[in-house]
Amino acid sequence: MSIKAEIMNTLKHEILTLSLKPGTILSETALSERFQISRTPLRDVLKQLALESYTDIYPKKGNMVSYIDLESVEQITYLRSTLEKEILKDLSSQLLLTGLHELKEILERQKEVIGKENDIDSFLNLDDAFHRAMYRLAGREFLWNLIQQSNVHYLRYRRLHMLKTEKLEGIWKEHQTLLELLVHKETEKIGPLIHHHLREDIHSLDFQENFSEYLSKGV
Amino acid sequence: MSIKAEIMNTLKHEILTLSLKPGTILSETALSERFQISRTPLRDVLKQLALESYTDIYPKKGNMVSYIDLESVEQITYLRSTLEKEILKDLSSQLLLTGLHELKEILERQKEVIGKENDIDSFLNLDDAFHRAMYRLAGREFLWNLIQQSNVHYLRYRRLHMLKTEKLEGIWKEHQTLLELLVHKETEKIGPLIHHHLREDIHSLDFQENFSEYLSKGV
DNA sequence: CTCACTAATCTTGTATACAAGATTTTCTTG
DNA sequence: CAAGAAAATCTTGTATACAAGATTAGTGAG
Repeated sequence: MSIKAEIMNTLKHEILTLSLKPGTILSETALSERFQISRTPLRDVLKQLALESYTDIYPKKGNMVSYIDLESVEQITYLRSTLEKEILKDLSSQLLLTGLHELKEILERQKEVIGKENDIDSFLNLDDAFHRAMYRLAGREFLWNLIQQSNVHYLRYRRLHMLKTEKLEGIWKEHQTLLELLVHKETEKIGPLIHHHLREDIHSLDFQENFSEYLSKGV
Repeated sequence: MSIKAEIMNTLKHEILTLSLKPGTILSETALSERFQISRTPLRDVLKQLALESYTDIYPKKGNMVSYIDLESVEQITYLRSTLEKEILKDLSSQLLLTGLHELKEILERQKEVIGKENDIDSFLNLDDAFHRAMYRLAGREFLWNLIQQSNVHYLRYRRLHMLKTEKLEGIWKEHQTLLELLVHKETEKIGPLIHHHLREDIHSLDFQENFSEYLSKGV
């Protein structure tokens, strides 16, 4: 399984970082030459990529890297906002000291990479690490993993959104505020903050105009 | 694609109705004879079933119908409970008359099949129809479909749970109450009701003892 | 009888030849 | 030159032969 998993991770990474742009054709024969493997295991990989919406399969025509679907982004942020509001409420009444320390440590590392150029990957990874840690500390890592399976569109949207407007500092500060609210158990302020943190700017027309080449035309 | 989709629906139905019991071996060659098709397209189907946790693939050993994982059931009910609480809050401020009529109609049909023997399938389908309609009316059908992709364990748990204890009447009444709270916009009472509706009895040891043969032993 | 080893027979995993639809190119015809 | 038809060449879809690991049956030695 290792070789197929490796190919899949490679392709996922290239799609998520937009190194493979939406609309790019992924030919089975081309990929089989690139990875020096036959078409059969490659088809397994492409099938799974399609199931997770990384690609679309057009029968007898080809496999194409999917365009970013803003409807999916909106739905996922609604889901996460609702869920994380509840998770933080749970955490505020049961968060252990070790957990708090872990979250603080992630925030420290995240602050360090804000200044550096070309390190947006590290920042985004630490952003995920922060949210994931919240899920795990609340006993909800299962749900984090579930969401990841439908996260292609959101992850690409987030990357483009951050490239455009340099708001890394603001995001970091919101994480910081979130932790403070958690410590002081001011649960009533957490909901609105999470909502702003995840769903702000979702309907920005500015974004749609700037990156229309990457976007799904559907609706 | 039609033929493969048909095979997949058949197998999914047999697994969900427990006609294919957890632990049953699904051999590629046996299935290829049954459906009169070669192994290649059948592998596609089995791959997708495994991805949705209907089966587990043990490399070089075989495909096996998955055991019911109660951890998954607990996580999914937490997700649904949280999400539907929010969705009903949204609905209470924007529900149209046509939508209300639709929900009432589903409830009427559901009441009709309560008495009849051997019609638990119809009852469960209408149960899904009711909840799904809520998602759709709130513009969240996308999330309903997302949850369905990870719903095998919950759906089988629900079926067994209802076979054991005849609580169809109670479930129907909760739906009825939900509608009334919605109409009268008593949003503060909806949360606890949804929680009870979806998550009651989740940790019942009675269930685990009665159906241990169907359950995953993990943890 | 029991245990260990071997061989046969399962299983899925991979490579490849061929089928069939979609596209593009080329050539013929006006 | 233009337009349309035909053919070559793409694409994925399917069937099948073979590879390789896992299990099981059987056989022989003690």
